[in-house]
Amino acid sequence: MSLSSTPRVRIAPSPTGDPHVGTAYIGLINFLVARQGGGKFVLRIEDTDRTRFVPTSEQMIFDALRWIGLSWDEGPDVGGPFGPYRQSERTEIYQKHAEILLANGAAYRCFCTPEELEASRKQQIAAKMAPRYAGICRKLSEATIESNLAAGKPFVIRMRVPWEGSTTFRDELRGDITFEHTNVDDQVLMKSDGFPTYHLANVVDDHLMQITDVIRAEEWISSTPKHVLLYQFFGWELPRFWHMPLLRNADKSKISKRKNPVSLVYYRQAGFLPQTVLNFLGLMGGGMPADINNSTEKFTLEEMIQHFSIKNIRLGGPVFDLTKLKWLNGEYLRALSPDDFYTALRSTVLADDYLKEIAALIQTRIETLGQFGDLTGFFFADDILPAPEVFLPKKRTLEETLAFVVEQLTLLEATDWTTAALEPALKQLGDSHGWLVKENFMLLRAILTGSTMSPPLLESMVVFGKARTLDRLRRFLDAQKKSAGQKK
RNA sequence: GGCGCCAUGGUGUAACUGGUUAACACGCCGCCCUCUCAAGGCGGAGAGUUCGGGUUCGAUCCCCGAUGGCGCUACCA
Repeated sequence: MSLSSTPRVRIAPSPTGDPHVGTAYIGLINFLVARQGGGKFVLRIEDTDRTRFVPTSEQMIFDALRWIGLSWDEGPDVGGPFGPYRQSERTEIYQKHAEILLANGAAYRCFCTPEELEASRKQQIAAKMAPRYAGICRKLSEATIESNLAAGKPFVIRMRVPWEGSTTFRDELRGDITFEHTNVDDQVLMKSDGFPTYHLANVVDDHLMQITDVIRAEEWISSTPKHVLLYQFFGWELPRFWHMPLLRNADKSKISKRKNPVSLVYYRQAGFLPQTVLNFLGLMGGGMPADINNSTEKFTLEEMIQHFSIKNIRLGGPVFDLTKLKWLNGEYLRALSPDDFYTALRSTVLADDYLKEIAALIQTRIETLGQFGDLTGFFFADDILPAPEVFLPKKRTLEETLAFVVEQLTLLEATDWTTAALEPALKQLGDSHGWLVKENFMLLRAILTGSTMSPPLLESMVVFGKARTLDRLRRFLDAQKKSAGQKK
């Protein structure tokens, strides 16, 4: 493999939930680099964490990336010469490579239990030391290892980071970055369940898949020395590293679902056009030349391929500003022909499937068809903000109510979006907090629909969708926070 | 706490790899258009480039330090 050859780049999302805007952002940059260099864009699914695995997630990721217009040359669903592209199907490969490391002493088996590790970590923190693996299993005798193995003791495989020295690597956007080895932990490479961690899988796959440029988010900088060390252990050539700035919430923290809609499903369902999202992402961090960026700020994927330059990326973390996103979307919407605009409506917020599901909810509650809008308005609205008279239960204070909404939100985020899952979860939450089912459900109803009368709550939530429902709750809380701030 | 990264109006970006009254867009304010609201047009407020040193004839741009923000610090990615 030669790094001067045409680029092979990849994105490697984890199927742990909804497709993330951050994935789309990094995907876009990788896509552009691949297209510009006449190279290949690879999609690899990093499903090595079975505790966070969400079965429906992978398909949602495919759909979302295709929706915004990014397509990949190689991936689990389209195949390619370096498959499989799903890490869970490559476990023997990682196993084999872990053994190579074991054999040449670059890695070792660690029999420490999670409890022991936790205790050691606490101790180190108390002693104001940087928490890192204490190294107990670093030099177990061959005999001890054999007997532990024979006894069937579970173990992980850790990389042996040299005690001394440092590792320097080049970040193509920042220059050389150095980490002292005293600050690099003996990272776990293989978990006790036989799956690799990101660090091992990522390095092995990037090498085997002949990735030339690793373009990923900035949060990976601190673990890059581990990756570089692994490449050296294997005697492999390093790819180039490009660390992109992290998308931010309005308060500049790393973008998160708690503070911002982060699911591409949300953006689709809320009625953003794919070209808007793509264009907006292209604005993040710059990269487009001044004459284009400065004059219109509006450009297509094709124009990005034409003019974008990854070397011009700004390193400050850009705030993902919904206000500007909406403006941009408005621009695209207005530019549509009346026919296309109508088609856009009919394929999203007025889609047949959606209308059908809604119709089913109100048929028993309707007297004339003309009342349809009265009964279902909240399904088609974006800004629903009930007044306290509507959402506040009679015997509750504003404070305890809002605190309970936070609990509801946290619960809902973690609950499967079916009535069968939602009902017991919500009821249990209410029970444990001393909230009557009536109060509990009415509160949610008010926030979701803006009214105390509505089609059945749970069914409505399911039809409205998880992403949009959660967004409505978050916006409600934000609005309440703001109005509380104004009163002070 | 330790380590690392970053730093231009409220937000996103621009300013030929040192020379500009620091530009554009979003947002905000006002005016025009108009049956309303948008859209559209016109205009305005808002940063002397986080701060302090240095290099230079000259720093947004180069160097050092401080401060601040962010990230990482898992058998998560």
